[in-house]
Amino acid sequence: MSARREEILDAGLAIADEKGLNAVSMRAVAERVGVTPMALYPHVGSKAALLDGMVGRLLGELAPAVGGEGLPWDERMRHFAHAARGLGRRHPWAAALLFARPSVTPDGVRTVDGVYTALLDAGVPERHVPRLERLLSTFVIGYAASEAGGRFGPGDLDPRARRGQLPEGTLPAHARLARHLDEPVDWDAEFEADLEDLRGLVRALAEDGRPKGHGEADG
Amino acid sequence: MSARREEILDAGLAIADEKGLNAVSMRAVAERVGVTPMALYPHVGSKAALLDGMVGRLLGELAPAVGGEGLPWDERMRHFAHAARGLGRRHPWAAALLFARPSVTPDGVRTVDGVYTALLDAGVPERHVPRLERLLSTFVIGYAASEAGGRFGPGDLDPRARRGQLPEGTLPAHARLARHLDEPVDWDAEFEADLEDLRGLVRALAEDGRPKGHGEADG
DNA sequence: GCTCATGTCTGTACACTGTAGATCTATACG
DNA sequence: CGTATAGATCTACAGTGTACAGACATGAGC
Repeated sequence: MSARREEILDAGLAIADEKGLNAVSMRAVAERVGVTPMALYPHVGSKAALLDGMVGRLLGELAPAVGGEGLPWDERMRHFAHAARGLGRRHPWAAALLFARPSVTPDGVRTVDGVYTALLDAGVPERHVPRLERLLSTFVIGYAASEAGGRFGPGDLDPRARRGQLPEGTLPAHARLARHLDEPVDWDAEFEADLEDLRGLVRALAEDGRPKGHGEADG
Repeated sequence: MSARREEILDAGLAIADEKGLNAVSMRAVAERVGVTPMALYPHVGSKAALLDGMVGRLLGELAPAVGGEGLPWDERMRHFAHAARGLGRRHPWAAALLFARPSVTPDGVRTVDGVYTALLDAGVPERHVPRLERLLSTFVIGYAASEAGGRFGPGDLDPRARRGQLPEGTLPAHARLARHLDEPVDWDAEFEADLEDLRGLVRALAEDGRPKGHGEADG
């Protein structure tokens, strides 16, 4: 609506990208817009609403990714997943916020509709579709949040030292997997492999829907 | 180590459970311990470190859940998942924090070791085990975070109103699924169904490892 | 006994935070 | 002209994390 509001959201996004989410204060945003802090309130309501608005903007970027009418369902799903992860990488502060509110904005529901469509095209029974969409986006957002937040990061200890904290023999599986655990992880490849596994999960659910033989999709 | 430190973590946990994570300020914790805020610093280092310590405590609760030597691998996995979700319900503030740091504490690695063991017992090839553990816990933590944070909550609009925001026909999949979308969701059942699907995912990966026929596990 | 180091705690202070409330200003409409 | 309205402002409050300097008790070595 108001141009001022858009300007404020822009400023908030810019600050978050440059200096992190903690640097997004009403004062900092106001200064960037060239205005006093209290002048923001008629436009965004509160700080929480400002953050919501910023997330809404990002979801807008995501919506086009699930389009692509011509592509098969699994390609569309992949595009969506990669778009979401890329978004988390470009805006590391955003991933955490996505868990905090339902994606209720127009852009959010549009994106969800794209995922629903992909799953329906895959042949997933209708009653499983909303659940499966939540499963998939929970994982994708979680992956992005883990990368952005540091859960997938190295931590303060390398893997060997981590195991050393506990007495010998308490971590049998770690010992058996040591070879794989000491290798650095290729997170792009891991994400791709995860998506492949999830594709299998979707396929299995689709098969369940048509008990015998191959039915064709729509009419 | 120090008893004071434990006392401080207890106070932080108590405040977080009673009044939310935002109520956990150095001043509030200090008051509860009966001390001035600055007295906390020699024990916990900083506020961030205090929160880390609190999360570490919770992971301790989680470790026993993946034990149970006699149970089959999928039962152990279910126990772990339910324990994690339960933890997120009892301490809604914690879920968000879990994405922020690698689970590097002794309790954390012990829990992970339990999951590794379950996956190995399932017959998952060794090189897939660490990745699969991350996939599963990303989903489980994400589910807990979504419940706790409000992503799965109703939001400000009911489903029908949400669809009404956009012009007719822009949400074809929503229209087709309207019947299922308007029903309230049973989150316990949803979680259970998700776990069942993920069990299938693990099984598929295990089958991949033994190309033909059934090999028996190990000796 | 003494001194000295160490670890814990206190009080004060600084630079921030979100936002309530009252007030000013510029524009638009009659 | 007067007046309504929306936007911006200034001031103020109660809260935040924590840097810094100093106080106190404890125990070790002489």
